[in-house]
Amino acid sequence: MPKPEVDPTVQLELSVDRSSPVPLYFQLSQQLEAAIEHGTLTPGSLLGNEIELAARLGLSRPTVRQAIQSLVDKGLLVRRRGVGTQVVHSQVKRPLELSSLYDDLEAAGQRPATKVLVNTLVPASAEVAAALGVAEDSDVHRVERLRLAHGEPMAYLCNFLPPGLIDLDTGQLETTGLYRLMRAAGITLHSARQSIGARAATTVEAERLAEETGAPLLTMQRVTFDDTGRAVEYGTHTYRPTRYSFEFQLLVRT
Amino acid sequence: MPKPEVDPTVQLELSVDRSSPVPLYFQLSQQLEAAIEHGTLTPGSLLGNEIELAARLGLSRPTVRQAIQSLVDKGLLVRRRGVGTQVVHSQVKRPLELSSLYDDLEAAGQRPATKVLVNTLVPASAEVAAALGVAEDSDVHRVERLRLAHGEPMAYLCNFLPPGLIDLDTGQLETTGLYRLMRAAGITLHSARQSIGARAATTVEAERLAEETGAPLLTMQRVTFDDTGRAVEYGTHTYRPTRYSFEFQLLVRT
DNA sequence: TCAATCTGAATGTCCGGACAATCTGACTAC
DNA sequence: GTAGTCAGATTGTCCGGACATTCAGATTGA
Repeated sequence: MPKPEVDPTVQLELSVDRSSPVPLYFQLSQQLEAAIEHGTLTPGSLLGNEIELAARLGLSRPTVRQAIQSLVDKGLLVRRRGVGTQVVHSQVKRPLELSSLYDDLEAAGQRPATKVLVNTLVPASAEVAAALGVAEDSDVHRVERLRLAHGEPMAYLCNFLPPGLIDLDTGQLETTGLYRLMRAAGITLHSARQSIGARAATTVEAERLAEETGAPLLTMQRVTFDDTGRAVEYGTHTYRPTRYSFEFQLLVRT
Repeated sequence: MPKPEVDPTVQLELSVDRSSPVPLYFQLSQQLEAAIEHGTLTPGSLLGNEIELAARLGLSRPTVRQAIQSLVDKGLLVRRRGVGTQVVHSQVKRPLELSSLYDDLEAAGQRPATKVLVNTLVPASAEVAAALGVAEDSDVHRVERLRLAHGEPMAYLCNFLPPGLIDLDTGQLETTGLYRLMRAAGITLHSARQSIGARAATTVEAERLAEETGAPLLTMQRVTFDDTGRAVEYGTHTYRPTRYSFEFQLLVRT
């Protein structure tokens, strides 16, 4: 049996700027996160007890606790009563944010391209009306886009938005993601309900994505809500599974 | 334009039991959550200010804040400085937990059944060794299961576990989920890295799931870590997309 | 030698207060 | 009537302290 790794407490250079408008707990948590990211705080190492840490920084214990807690919530740290706080070993990257395909592709270094197929107002079908919480047959935006990477079609995106929220400019839609446009329009995205499945491609779908009829497709439906609870977007997407899969990290709810 | 809904502050009957070992903030947050679930606190209604609430309950403001904060983290409440705290409109259910298929099915009222096909020790392949962080060709548990609902095959689950963590009893595997067994064995699940995709069924896969060769399958791979960062499970699952899809709610990271 | 017990250390919970930042709505001035 | 200003309300941040709970390791006893 391997000896139980007793990692040492790490002495870290930390400091806070009291004249800054940035909250003290936030300054501290960012420095700690950077140290973890950077490898200064190695996985398994203890953080040193809160009281001593507070004294060293000239902060109160609640403030230090708030900083630590935010990192615990992110899954970067683990607290053990009677033991201490230590850095988690595993390679936690990001606990699944409400991301856009465009941003994901851009972050992955693939230069994404978008072709807007449709950008118009249509009467809401029963399905769309139910998802967005608007009256049936009332006007909604309908946007159909083809997302390409390296010139190859990767996904077909069909989105519906309630009217009056945002001006949908076709030019802008081709150069950035829908979520970025919505945020820029002052909409605070809050939560989303997603459903991921698979099915065989119809002839029309196959043609759009340069696949064959009957080929497996990855499908995703999503309703997004802002912080007042309004549904602000409903989307039906199909992806080519050979080109795309959903990857994410998730934490256990405590 | 509909008038901007100004929802009233709700007067709620709340109480805490100081003799209980349950933390006060937790008692409060549970009562609030129940009231939201139950509909006593309607979406959009204000919660009443923290100071008055604290006074009414005989608690301090930090304790009340801690209770409220936990519900904000769950996405049930939204705070606005200068305004107050109000209940989110949207139907937030659960922010995607690390769930097991077995529990999901049971919660959905489908009486799940499991058929254990394989339960043995095998030398780790390169892929498995990398995922679990063990030496190649070292012994690992291999469990293959068929998950049925209403007598119909729904998913084929292949899992690998490092040795020494848990006794895998075939009988137990048939009556409950793997995650429940692991938790019962004292393993604290912490996070997981998942990948969801789709592909066409091979002949062998098709036969197992009563599908046809080439039929679309939903696939999921997952590595689960405990709170020390050890990989405790690696799984490769295939689902029948006509019978199963991944549904979850997610919150924007703040 | 092994098991039960004790002790120190660390986090968990809770209190009461203080001041700052921000939003809403009403008031005022033009 | 409209725009700017001001005051009140409410959450955000921070402090310092107190005691409870839990864990790991050392001590003690059989």
